[in-house]
Amino acid sequence: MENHHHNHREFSFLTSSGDLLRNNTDPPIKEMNLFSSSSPNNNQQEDQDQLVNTGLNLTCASATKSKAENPKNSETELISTLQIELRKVQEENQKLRNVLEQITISYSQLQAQLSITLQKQNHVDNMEANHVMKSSEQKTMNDALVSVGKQACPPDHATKDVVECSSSHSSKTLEQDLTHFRKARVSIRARSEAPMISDGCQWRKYGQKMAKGNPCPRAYYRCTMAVGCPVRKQVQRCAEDKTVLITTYEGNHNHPLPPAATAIANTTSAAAAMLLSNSSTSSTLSKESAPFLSAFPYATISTLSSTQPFPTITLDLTHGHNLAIQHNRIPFPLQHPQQQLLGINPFLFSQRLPTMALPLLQLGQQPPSSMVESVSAAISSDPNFTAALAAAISSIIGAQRGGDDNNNNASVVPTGSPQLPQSCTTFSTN
DNA sequence: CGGGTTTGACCGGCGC
DNA sequence: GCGCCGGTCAAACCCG
Repeated sequence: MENHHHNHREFSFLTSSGDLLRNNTDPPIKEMNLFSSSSPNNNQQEDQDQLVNTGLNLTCASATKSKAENPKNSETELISTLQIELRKVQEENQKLRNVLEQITISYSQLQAQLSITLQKQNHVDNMEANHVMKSSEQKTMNDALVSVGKQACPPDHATKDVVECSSSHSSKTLEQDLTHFRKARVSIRARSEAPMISDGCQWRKYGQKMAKGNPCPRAYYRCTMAVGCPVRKQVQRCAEDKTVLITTYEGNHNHPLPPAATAIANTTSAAAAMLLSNSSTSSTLSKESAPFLSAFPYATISTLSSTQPFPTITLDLTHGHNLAIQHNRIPFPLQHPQQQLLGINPFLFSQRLPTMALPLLQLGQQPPSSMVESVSAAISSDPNFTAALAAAISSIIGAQRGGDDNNNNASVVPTGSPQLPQSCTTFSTN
């Protein structure tokens, strides 16, 4: 509408601090037509301010200066200057993305350590009150714990803590905890016609079995994004409803993840950690004992049983369509003002634009990233829902922009690509 | 030819 | 000890 020479459309979301974050991956020429002849000057200046205001005090001083001091400069020169500035901002953004990715990974690892530490503390309290272990038993059990810890945990994390504190609690219980931590599972139920939901990771199938009580085979996958990554997943259709795909994740990644996969990885590790930290003190989990579950109304938990030997948290997303309707009911406090304004569930956007919303979720507050991943699975599993979401976004774009063209459908929804910038909040349509 | 999938064999835990 | 079952291995196979 503003410029008939390009059909590239975009809109942006404000961060919680009101700063405008921009896409740093699109070619600069696609970012915005700053100097359209049809745009009033005041709008031009506003656009410039938005373009470079990343919240990092990065300004576009040279461009503004050149425009003020050399009003006769051609548009080409000015655009070229702005592009240079924009590239600087993009480089800065890229650096921040890298830092954020490392922080995210570290967060997951720390959460795992925290879970074990909390369990240790519980055992310490119990042991101090009830039991004093004989020194000979301690020696034997310490040796066992070292062995168990080496198997169950990364050598640079949990094992050290286990060894240091093992003299003060029951090795058998702790061994069980460690094993359960490694074996804790996050199961996702979602409707999908596809054989496997897309979660951003690379998987290699290593087996398939017929499971008892289910006519559908169970497929086994392992992560192949890094050598020795312990993460596995099982994919199986529900026996009662074959439109429901059950994906069960186990383990924590030992390598950096693309942004598109970060939500899943954080969810599995965080959910497992929270699940186990609760299961250490209660045999039966509930949404009262696991507060993070209350944030996701469809999450259910199954604990130790004969059919499921490991603690498993199940996120039932077969009611996924309701999420689009109940977006204001999800009791998660961090909903972006602009998204509230637009009536958009941030979790929905975190699926197709994971790099956009995840920073808000991960860095803003205690991250119930299970919801991010859960909704991600729901959306990715349901093409109809994706199409509906695409239509909603398209209508929003049309309303915001005055509807310069109406030929957008599901294709307007960008896929959760690793190329999307971590701090970007820009939609682009072609 | 390299990487992924298929599929039967194998292993270990568990209940009887 | 035996059988069942879930999970994994690895050779054969497939495919681009």
